[in-house]
Amino acid sequence: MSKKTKSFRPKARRPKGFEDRFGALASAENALIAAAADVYASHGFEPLSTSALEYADCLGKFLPDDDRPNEGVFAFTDDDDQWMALRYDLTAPLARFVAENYDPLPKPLRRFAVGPVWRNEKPGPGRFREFIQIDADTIGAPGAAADAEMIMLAADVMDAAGLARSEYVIRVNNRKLLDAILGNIGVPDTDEGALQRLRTLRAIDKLDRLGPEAVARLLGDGRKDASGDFTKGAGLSAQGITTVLAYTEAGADDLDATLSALEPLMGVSEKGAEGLDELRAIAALLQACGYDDGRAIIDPSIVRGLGYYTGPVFEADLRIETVNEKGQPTRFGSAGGGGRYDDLIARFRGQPVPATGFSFGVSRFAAALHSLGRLGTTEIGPVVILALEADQMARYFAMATALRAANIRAEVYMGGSGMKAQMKYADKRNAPAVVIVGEDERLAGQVTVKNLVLGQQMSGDIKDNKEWREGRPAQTTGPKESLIEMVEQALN
RNA sequence: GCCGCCUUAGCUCAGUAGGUUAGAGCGCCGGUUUGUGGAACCGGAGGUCCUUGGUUCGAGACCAAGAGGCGGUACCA
Repeated sequence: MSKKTKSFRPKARRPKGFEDRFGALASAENALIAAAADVYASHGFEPLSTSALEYADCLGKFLPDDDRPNEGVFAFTDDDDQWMALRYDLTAPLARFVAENYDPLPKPLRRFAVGPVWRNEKPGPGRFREFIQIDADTIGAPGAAADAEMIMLAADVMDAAGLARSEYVIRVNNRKLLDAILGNIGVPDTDEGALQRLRTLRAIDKLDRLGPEAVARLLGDGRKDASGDFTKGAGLSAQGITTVLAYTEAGADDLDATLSALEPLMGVSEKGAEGLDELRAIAALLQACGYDDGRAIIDPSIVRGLGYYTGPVFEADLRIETVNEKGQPTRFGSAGGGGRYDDLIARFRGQPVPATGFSFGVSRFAAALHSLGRLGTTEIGPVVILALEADQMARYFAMATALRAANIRAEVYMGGSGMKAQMKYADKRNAPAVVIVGEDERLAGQVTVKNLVLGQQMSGDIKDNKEWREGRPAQTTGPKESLIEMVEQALN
């Protein structure tokens, strides 16, 4: 015979940064999505689904911070040599959709979208290369009311996700304030100035992680981190650094107090006054609707790293510390963020279209909740109907159908193994009960229901092996007509 | 990308000063129990010690390079 050739066997491995979510985690994620979608739909937002792939120029061209164009996206060319890219968020496809279908769409357009997005970046805790976002955006609404609504929606979603009001906060700021301050301290309105502004944003974004001293270096000449790597700074003057840091520290828990603290920092800047007016309008609405109870605060240290925001920006943060499996504190980053981006659609249409939105990182949020132990790690499985006689499958199926009709999750064992293995299977599935109908029960017109939860409790007291096997604890036998009552009793 | 740490069974790890047939716990499979999961006892399977090259009579252990993982940092739409 021919030589035995070793068949190629690939190693089963999951790509880095891509997560498998099974059972309880997947259910929890679905529940989060459903809760958020429900909030958005109840506010009148319409669902929009778009494709995972977009032409790369539709995604990439409107990235203002293009000191690194196209890096971070998964892209390839199709048969027509067109560059395709997996979407990295849901906002860029929305801009494309709106620009493509502008005329017939209602304005303002209120839409929400859910789906996976992909980023080719180094993964970490709560950072994935594929993750699910759920977004709500209002397109064509210039006023601060639309921004205020986004903030309240974000809070509503956090509520719907089951968080207590003390456990999260929506931080609000306005890009125009920092622009005003940078103008006041002499950052010019040139390309070089734009780079300084971008570096300043990124530096402030690191405040919570690195602290004011490191951020001061990043605002100045630059910073060398513990590993010896050097990051070039924004090149602000010493006076400028002091001013910027003072600005980031002007936040207080009370909306009005923060606003009054910010006022003197704006000087005579027109842009600063504009930004403050917008924040005042937002604050007034938040107060009127009762969201000023600590759920929403103005925090000047929130800037969002993204360059395209033009006005109000917001971020949803967990206030509870998360830990990993080893009990070490873990930083998950924000659960969501958003803001006003009046120039994004202008890339396609040539004229500005006011827009504001909020994006909720479902996967990261689910991971954080999981690490908090908030997601059920043990999901209750279905009632398992043992398949003891191969020629009685129709009978087992009928019992399963009857249980389902009574709103009880049920399945028939589909494997080919014996009773012991079937019991182990039910145990591994975390089944609350099994239904046992073998030849004995069938001939007697009876069914046996075993309560696995109770059985496990009782097993703690059973020492004797005989008693263990023959006692048949936690199970009852009765007429087959009372199957449903017997199962229901076992479930309670 | 840069820096550091790590890589031995499915998982968590031990492996003494380089010295025969590489170990433990948990898990998995089987038996005690051909109709009973979870306790207990008994037994079993499972390893190219990440890869390649080098040093050595001899390498899981020492050296070098590479790959992969983790962490920090950068970037992050």
